[in-house]
Amino acid sequence: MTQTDAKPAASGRRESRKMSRTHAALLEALLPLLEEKAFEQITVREITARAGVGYATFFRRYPDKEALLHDLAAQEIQNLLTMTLPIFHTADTTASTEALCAYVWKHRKLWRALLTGGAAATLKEEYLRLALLVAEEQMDTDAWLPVDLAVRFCVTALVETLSWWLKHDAPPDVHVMAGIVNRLAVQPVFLPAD
Amino acid sequence: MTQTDAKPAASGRRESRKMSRTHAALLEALLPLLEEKAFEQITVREITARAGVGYATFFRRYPDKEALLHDLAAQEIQNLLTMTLPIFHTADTTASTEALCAYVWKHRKLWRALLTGGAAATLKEEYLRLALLVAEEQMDTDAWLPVDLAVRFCVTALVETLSWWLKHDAPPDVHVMAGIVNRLAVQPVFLPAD
Amino acid sequence: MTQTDAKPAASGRRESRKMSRTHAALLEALLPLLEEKAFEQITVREITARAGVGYATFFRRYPDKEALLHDLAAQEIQNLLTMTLPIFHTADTTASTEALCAYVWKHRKLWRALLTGGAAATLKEEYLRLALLVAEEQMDTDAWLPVDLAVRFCVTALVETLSWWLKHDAPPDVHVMAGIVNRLAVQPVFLPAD
Amino acid sequence: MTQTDAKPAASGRRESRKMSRTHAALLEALLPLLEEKAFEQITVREITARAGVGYATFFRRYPDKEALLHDLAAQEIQNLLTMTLPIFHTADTTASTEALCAYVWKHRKLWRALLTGGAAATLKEEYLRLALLVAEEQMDTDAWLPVDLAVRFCVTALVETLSWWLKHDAPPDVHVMAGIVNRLAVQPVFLPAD
DNA sequence: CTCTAATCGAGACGGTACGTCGCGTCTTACG
DNA sequence: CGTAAGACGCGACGTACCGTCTCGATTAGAG
Repeated sequence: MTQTDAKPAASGRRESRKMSRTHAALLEALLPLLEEKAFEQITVREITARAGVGYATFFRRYPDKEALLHDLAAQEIQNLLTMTLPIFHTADTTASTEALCAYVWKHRKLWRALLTGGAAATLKEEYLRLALLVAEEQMDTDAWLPVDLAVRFCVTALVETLSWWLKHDAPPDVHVMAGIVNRLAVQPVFLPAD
Repeated sequence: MTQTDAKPAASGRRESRKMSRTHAALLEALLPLLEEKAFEQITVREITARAGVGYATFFRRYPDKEALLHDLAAQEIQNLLTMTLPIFHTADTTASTEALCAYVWKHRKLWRALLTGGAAATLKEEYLRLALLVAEEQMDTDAWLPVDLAVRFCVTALVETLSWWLKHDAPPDVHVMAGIVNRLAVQPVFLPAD
Repeated sequence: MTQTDAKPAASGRRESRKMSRTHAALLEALLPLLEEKAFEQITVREITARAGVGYATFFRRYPDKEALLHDLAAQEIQNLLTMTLPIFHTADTTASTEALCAYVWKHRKLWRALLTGGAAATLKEEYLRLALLVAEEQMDTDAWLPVDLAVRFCVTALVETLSWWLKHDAPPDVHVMAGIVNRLAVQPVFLPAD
Repeated sequence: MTQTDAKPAASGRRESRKMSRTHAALLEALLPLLEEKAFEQITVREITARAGVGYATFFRRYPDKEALLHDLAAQEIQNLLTMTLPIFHTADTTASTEALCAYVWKHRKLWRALLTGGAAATLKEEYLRLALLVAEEQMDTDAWLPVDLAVRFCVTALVETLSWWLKHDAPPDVHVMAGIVNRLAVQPVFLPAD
């Protein structure tokens, strides 16, 4: 899942203790920065400085600034996705939606950073990628709504709704929000054809 | 609407012929570039070269690359918005949605560039800004769905749906698409409270 | 002498009243600026703004910023040179030197600007040019000291000494200074060969 | 003396091999350019191109084009000054002056560039700075000639005379030139008060 | 006293160099 | 001998100024 597993494996080397420390430090350094400013405004130097890591070291772990964000996004999305999936397997979408909202609310500091800091695009992209993988085999392809558009709509609506929620000064509580999410992002794709 | 009307008026000077030529050239130079690559990859030098305009001249007109895009977006959005507005004033949303889709389809080359080239975010932002202005005075604030979220949802869903459409290899025809847009982006906000 | 006489004559037109006003305004605008900062730091826009003259108008009179300075220098040098020349025609160099110093002291505000503001190089160059013209026909070419070097030395020493004088916080009076100038800049070239 | 010693010492880091190579390359690239054109006409890009060094790297080392010239001047002046100083410590100024001229003649290619390329002003300034430091403690302050003016005169006359020499098509030989320098630049300041 | 043409102010423009910034590579010193 | 520190090449940015240009508004001189 994470870059960590892939890269050093290719170079034929297990992740040493020092390496994983660096790895973790970089991921953890990114989050507080995302709360301060947009991802594009963050420089690699800032990340490495805050992580207490050499500048060049960054590029030994990740080819890019984007790769780090992608790595961060992938981790968190995986968690969220396991909350989202049951929505489509149960008749009662309400319960699932509520679980999803509760989870996001619980980690709202993290998700606020991810959804409101310029990381949103990357995160949504990762979400989409994974959601499409699951959806392709599980959904009806003859419906009035093409599968890929359905997924794209759900994800977009979900991300938008949640980011509105987390940005809001006086956010509605989890239950109310789950109702809204259900009506806006989930129900529309389940409407009958006519 | 455009920078042309606003800026020189403020400085108390009419836009000369030369100025508006430059102005138009910059706007028109951006479009073909947006079809080739993402907005962030486009350099100011490319824009000015293609516009047949001096590099420094760009910054006399716009403080930023972003400002040019914003200007371009503002123009086109205004046109689209006049198509979108009637949706909310008529009982028959279908007809309005169809008109909207027809319009986009007619200018699909332009809109493809705007919606799929990295300009999408700016364009959506401008759309939102204008839509919020109109919505605040016209919509019911006591509904189950807060006005700003409703607008944000509609705009997002609309942009996402349309960009899917224009990206698609074998796009559905206008009528079908209008139906989808109606169900996904318009109807959900009009659902009764319970 | 001045650009004024030359340029418009070439275009076959007398200098109109308006033109000479502009001309004078530019020259007079340069001086206070030279007191504030080095000539290279002064922009054409500053000069024209202070002269109350259009930017482009500057280039209708002078091809260059340098040409204006050259013009200013030429005027003032001509005056100074008529004071300097007698030095070499009389046995008593002291009296002439004293007259020279007195003249400079009288216009010290002007000369301070010319000699300490970055205009010094141009002014010296102009001085040299004119001095060489006079010297070539009047001096002995068989002396131990080549004529052009002699002139160059005199001018340089004179300019340097005077500029030291005018920069100085507690400048010596005219009489003392004339003595110094005489010893440093004048006498050395009149030393016998052995 | 050079930037090399000062800057990195301040940041607590020795100058690496790469750094000093860059440093030397820049200094050596400037010289041939100074022979071709005036310093002001030389662009930083030309310097870096000829030095085989990245454009931005220049500014990592020097804040300015001027700073590089200053650095170059400081190095060479130090050498020359050690030749010039003995003049004032010996009764026989002739011998010292001759040594000075011989030294300059030996490195005439370098000095021609420094004295005739627009670098002269900077070089003279550096010369003055160092000469004043030495002079203040060694010369008689009660003389008819203020110390600072004496130094300024000597340096100016020396620079002017030497630059005339090196520019000259058929330059006098070292011995003759030393005589001239002695009479023009050195003896005048040693004249008795009356 | 009016009409016409030169000249002016204003300032946009193409161009060139500047100095800054950030990325991703590459070297070097140190543990 | 491998890892952290950071210098470097690259290239885009936005700024400043130059000298040219276009364009009304002004004004001077001929009729």
